[in-house]
Amino acid sequence: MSEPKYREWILETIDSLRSRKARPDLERICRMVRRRHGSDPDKTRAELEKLIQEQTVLKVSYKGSISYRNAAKVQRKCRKRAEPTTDSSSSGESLGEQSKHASFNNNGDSALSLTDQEECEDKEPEERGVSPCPDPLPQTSPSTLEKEDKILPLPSGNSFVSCGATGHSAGSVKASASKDKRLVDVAGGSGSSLQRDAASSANRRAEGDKALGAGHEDSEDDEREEKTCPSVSSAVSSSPKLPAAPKPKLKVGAKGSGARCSDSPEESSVDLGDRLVAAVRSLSERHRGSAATRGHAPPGLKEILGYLSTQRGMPGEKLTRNRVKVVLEREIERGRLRRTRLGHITLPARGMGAAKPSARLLKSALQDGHLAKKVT
DNA sequence: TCGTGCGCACGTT
DNA sequence: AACGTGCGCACGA
Repeated sequence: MSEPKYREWILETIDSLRSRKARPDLERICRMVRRRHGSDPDKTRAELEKLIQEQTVLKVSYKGSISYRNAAKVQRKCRKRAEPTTDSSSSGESLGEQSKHASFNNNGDSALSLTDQEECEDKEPEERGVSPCPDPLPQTSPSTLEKEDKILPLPSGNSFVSCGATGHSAGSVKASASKDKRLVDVAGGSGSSLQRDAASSANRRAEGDKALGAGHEDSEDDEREEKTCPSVSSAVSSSPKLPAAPKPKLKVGAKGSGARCSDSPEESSVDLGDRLVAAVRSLSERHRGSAATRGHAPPGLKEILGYLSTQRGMPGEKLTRNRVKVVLEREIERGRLRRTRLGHITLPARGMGAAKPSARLLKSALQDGHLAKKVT
């Protein structure tokens, strides 16, 4: 049960950030809620998780980072906005309506995909097809299913998704923007479907809800988690559809990796991949070195970008954020890099190397692949 | 230092 | 072409 008060604050904050053209990520949300309402960030985070589970808030991975969306506002894929619910300003109350129509899809978002934190990794979902999760949500809409399958086609902007909400596993959403359009997947356990209704249900759930959320709140902390949602992964990974993806990334070899795509354009990417890894390594060491900074967070995309730009890469090469992201995702997928829950990039733990990517990675790989293609 | 506003590039539909 | 998203930068407090 998320507290109505928090729900309102959080949704309001998300809307505010969006209107400011700032990414509604955990950090900003917590900060803004704290500033505006004095709420404790941990509490905010916990409430956010609940909202995610309730699907009042969607957790998505967009352009390589985690973003949170107001479920009530997402969706309407139709461009024509029939009308912006003006009112609802932010609160989520209006969810009902909106949701009902659409399901959220990605609004145009290019990205909605599920996200997750790191948990999935270990889990290795194998079962993909089956979701271990019991699927609390009963509601599944028929339609959803169909689309689900399609999900994989990949979301565009997003890089990857994973499940679990921070901490609790369940709640993330994936909306893939795939071409199909709407597909949001909620991890919440539903293994599959639910998303669509989610919104609607969300409303109702909002208050009483909990049905799903019940999962547990576990540790709030996220980090650890283990549990994650297999379901999600299942969606993704399992999907039979993935075009080529499933292949393990064996290729990781350093440059050799380029092999992935024969297209020439990729070449630069490949090389960029190496530079990227080197950049992360360098930045990581730098951080580490500097004062034992344990506190210092691992480098983020921004930092890496900055580093790369100072390193001068291929002549004439244009280092756009997007391009770096794509390559970054690819390296993550290959296991040469690892993304932390907060979206920072680090080197993989020694033990695990590139070798095994984890479901999440796989997924990202998929997407990545698509992205890569597109990119060029 | 932090919160905002917003131009602009990108990706999707 | 219309949109949604969010980075990066400028500004004000």
